[in-house]
Amino acid sequence: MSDDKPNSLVEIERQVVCLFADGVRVAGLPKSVGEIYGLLFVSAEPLAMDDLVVRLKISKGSVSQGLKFLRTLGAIREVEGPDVRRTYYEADIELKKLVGGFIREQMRPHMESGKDRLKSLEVEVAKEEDAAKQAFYDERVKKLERWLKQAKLVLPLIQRVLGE
Amino acid sequence: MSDDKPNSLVEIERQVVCLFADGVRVAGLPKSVGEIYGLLFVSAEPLAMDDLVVRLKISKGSVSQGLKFLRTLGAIREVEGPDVRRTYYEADIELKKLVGGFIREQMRPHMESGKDRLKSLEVEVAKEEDAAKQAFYDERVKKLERWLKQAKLVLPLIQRVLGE
DNA sequence: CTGTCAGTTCATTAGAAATTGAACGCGCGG
DNA sequence: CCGCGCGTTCAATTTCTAATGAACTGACAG
Repeated sequence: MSDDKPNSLVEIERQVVCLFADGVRVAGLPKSVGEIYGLLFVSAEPLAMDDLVVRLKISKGSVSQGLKFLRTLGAIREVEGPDVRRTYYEADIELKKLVGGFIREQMRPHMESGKDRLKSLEVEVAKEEDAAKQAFYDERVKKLERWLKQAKLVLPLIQRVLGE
Repeated sequence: MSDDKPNSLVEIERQVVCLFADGVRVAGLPKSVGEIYGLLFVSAEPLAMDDLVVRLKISKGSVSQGLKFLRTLGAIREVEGPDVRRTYYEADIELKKLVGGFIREQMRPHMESGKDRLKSLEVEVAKEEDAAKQAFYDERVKKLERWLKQAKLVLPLIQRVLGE
């Protein structure tokens, strides 16, 4: 069992971790989250927090927060492991799960608040005295509402396509 | 012409600018880019760089860079304006144009580089000596390749739906 | 040719976001 | 009841990105 868990990454692991670290940045997430998911993704055996701390060389705090986030997304699963006192994790490798979680946790909330802000905008537009300006503003706000509708239409569609 | 161009924002403008400033952050873009697009979006008349600098109170440099970015996305249009020596801009308010530009300029490049990195991963997997490990790694790399395919499938679909 | 003005570039600075690490809570075994 | 070890939290710190502003380019008018 000497090299069962080397406390640094082998080349394949390094590359995958790096791939995910870069990947998540597109979605505006911290590198550490990508690294954690990446290592879980290439690991055949489930890993505990301590494994991640040691092998990725990032702090306990970051790993704890990263795991919390990945759990809320549904991107990882808690599983049993050799040491009963620890919590082990493995990656859920269904793309739809990841994307679905991201949409649910990160995008929906923004869209909900967007709806409220549009309401507030409508109120503001109603106050406009100059009729020409009001017409213009009104048109633009309507456009924004249409955008929001389209977004609401697209998101479930994405999930359906990924669902196969 | 006293209030034709007040050099600070009226409430409606303030709200829309703020809405876009927050909105673009979801896509990982700088606030200034959102502010610029937002102000162009609520302005009935085209604006020149100087208008944006004064009314948004951000530096000439930021505005110049922001406009450059929005131009490459195809989110704004150069148009004629009162002063022939200046370049005026107006917002292109087609959602598909924005999303399309974003996909083309920001997402495609990442996916292309991702393809190369997967190639490199395959090479690395081929070197693995332990047959069981190799099989596992191979499976995971295949999974990543499937993800990439699905992404390639989804992006054009989004554009089609927004195209109406 | 010269001065002016619109716009760009880029080194520096300011500010935001991620990471750290020490303190804490909790559950369990002795 | 105490001590130990896993996991969480959060203030302090570091890191990194975006904004600034001075220097520059290029077009044009006189």
